[in-house]
Amino acid sequence: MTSTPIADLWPTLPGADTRPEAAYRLLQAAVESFAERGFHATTTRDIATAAGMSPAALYIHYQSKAALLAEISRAGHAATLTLVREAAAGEGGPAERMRRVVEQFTAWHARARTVGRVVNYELHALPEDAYAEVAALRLDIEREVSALIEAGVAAGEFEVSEVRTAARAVTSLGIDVSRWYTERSSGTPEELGRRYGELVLRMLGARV
Amino acid sequence: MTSTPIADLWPTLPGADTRPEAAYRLLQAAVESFAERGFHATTTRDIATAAGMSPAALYIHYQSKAALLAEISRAGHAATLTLVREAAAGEGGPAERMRRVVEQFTAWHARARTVGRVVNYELHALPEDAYAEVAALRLDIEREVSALIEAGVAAGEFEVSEVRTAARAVTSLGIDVSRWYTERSSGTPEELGRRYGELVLRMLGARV
DNA sequence: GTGCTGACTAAGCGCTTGCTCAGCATGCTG
DNA sequence: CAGCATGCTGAGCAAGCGCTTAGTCAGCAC
Repeated sequence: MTSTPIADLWPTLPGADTRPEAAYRLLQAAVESFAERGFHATTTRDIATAAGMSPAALYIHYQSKAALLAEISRAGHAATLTLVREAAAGEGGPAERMRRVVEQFTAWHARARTVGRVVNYELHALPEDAYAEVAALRLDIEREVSALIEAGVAAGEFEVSEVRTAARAVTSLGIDVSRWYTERSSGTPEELGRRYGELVLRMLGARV
Repeated sequence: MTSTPIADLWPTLPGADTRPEAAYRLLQAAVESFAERGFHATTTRDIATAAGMSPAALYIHYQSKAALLAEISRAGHAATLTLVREAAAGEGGPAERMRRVVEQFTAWHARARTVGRVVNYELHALPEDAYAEVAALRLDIEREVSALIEAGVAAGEFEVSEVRTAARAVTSLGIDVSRWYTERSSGTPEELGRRYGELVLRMLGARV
């Protein structure tokens, strides 16, 4: 089973098609390294070597090690928000749409777990301005889920005592997948998505 | 709202009563620093300064920076396992006991979120031998939850299609609390525990 | 008092870090 | 062909890292 997380990520980067291939290789190496060892334990030599270059080459394509992280984080969050928005905006009632959101959100965090780890667990290493951008995107994702739960409650499809906590639980379940999921985990990302979709609907008291 | 997470942790350390107070201050400072900045971004000077000592003093009480992390992780995991075991072993049927486990597990991860962050998100920085110990404890925790779900299914109190995935979801929800919970979060740790207990019982299809 | 111990510090060692820069090969342009 | 921009490297700098060392000092036994 091969996973190609950054291939999905790359097109969302500004000027993706005009960038030299080396910049992509560096990004890929950075994602892998940051995910495995964490931002601070990763050296610029690690990244450059993994991309088949000398450390100096990194600074031709990116301003700094932190800029690389910022780019990964921005693109990863943007991709996730798009995924959630599209799944939530499709046809069907709130329950059906929520199922789709959880399936996609969960599967993405399993499939793109390397990107997911960087996106979710290296926030503290971001420069301040990049953090602000990314925090806004995270809030948007949570709001999208909250809105969907509220719609479900209004339509009488969900029964929830506290929307905020429920929304936290839903996103939390998906995010944490990127922490524990490995290639050796039983079930494909899509299977896990379906199971989690089922669990979440029950959690929300869906009458379906 | 003040939280004293390490105070709970300290007694579980070997030779806790004979250890000098300085060792406790260093541990406390290390937990705070590791939780806030991560293991690799924390310097021995950070820890020592926060404990009101010079960097060299650290090495009188602990063999290395990594040894400090190992002690925190070991003690934190041991405390969590004890908490789960006691909650699961109490009186009542599987559903009642599961509610108690989730309430306690969740509340602990909210209350002791600094310790929780180190315990759950700094595993990769552990020396190999400490990692092996800690991994065994994590497996025990997961097994405890799985066994409780199986008991519930056998007793006809739960309805679950896949025990492993359900157990993952239950522990996952609790663990992730230490990532997002802050002092500013709405609701006390105990309130959150109660809400999560409710959500999990529904997720497991509890007929109560 | 004397001798000893254990907690601690100031200074700093050896090494690694993020990052820079002069220079080189390549290929495009006039 | 020259001239020049582009992508990259080898060498290396300043800063900061984990950890060690030599030595200080309060407290206790005798």
